Amino acid sequence: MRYRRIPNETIRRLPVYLRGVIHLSREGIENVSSNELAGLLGINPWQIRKDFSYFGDFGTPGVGYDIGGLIKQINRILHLDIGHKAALVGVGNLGSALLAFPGFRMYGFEVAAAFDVDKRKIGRKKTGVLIEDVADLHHLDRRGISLGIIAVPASASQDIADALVEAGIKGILNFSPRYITVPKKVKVITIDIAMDLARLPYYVP
Amino acid sequence: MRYRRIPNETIRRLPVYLRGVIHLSREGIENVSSNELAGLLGINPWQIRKDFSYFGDFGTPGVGYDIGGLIKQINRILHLDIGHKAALVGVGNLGSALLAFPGFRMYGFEVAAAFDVDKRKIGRKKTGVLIEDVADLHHLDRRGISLGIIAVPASASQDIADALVEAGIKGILNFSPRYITVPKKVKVITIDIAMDLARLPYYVP
DNA sequence: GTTTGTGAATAGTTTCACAGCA
DNA sequence: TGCTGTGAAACTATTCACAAAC
Repeated sequence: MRYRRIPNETIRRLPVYLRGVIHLSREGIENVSSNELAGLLGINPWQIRKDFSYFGDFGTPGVGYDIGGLIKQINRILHLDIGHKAALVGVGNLGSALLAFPGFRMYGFEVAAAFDVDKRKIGRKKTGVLIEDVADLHHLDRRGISLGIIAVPASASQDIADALVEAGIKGILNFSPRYITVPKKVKVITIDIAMDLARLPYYVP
Repeated sequence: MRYRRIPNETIRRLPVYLRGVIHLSREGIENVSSNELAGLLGINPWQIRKDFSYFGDFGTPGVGYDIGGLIKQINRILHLDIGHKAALVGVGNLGSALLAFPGFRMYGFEVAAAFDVDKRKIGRKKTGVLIEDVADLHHLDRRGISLGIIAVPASASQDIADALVEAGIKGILNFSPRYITVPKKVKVITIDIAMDLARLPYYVP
């Protein structure tokens, strides 16, 4: 199944696989079968094999997948093999938690800048990152920052998105509960925490 | 299209619709067409009409959808018309942010209890909620709590999930970056913040 | 014997086009 | 005329079964 379009859903699962094999790698394991990985991640083994098959020969029949190779390959596919710098906008409760969040490093991310409107916060440091005035949010591309993280109230999110795009950002992780409009070249992924909780009661009658 | 199975994807979009119409309702608007709602939410108008059509006659041809009715109907479908109490486990950076998070209320949720292992935190209050010892996490059902929110390190998440199930919880919102195993009757929704960021670079070459 | 890789079958979802109602 | 509701078509994704590789 070489040379075929890669399903969006496969891309969505790649970070899950990456997380799983990094975990195994840290435990000193060097090889894993689709069955073992399936048990670890809660995904069907044939789904895993199908997903991996889109990218060429990952595994060895009768043996399984080489974990080191898997980590390298998935990192390359997702463009995580080069480090990415992100700018956080909004250092409230959620923003502060994101600054301290250890999980970004696993995928090679660094929150390299933080912005807020609150004059009392500006100039101070939080988790080693200087908080800058949101009015000075310009030319992030010149600072090597290509991603933006929005953690401001919904009413301000579109303005912040505009500023981030203007500053040369390529992708946005949006935590505000509002749809934001950006040019087509910019990719937005929205995480609305309350919304995910909201569909839980539907499944638990 | 009455009496048909409701697609999972439709359920996933219902909270988005709810958020949108609540927003319109607060602005005093009483009626909306699928086209207007589409523009507000970044979803195709025919997708919206199709989704609503699964639940019976929501709208009026030539006029649009009644916003008050929409709010009531979606709340009923998602079982949000009765309030839900949730227990938060793990009052670290992320957990603290979730305790202060204003977005839960929109969908009728209340974080009614919080648990941690840290003796220094136990007994203190945070955002009005008393922090209890995680060793005392029992019989949450007797306290009217039906949902659990896991915000602990990955290494502890399975134990916490087991304890929550044992305590009678029906659904879990899992913020830890690890797959957790629960009985089939319990629904788990996992939000892995870093994982969502991890697929952003793929789309922005 | 074990496990991958993949075409084919099945299932699920989105898009379209337009009949029918206000 | 404007907008909903929906069957049918198109598209996308998952599951299966098994040949080929180790």
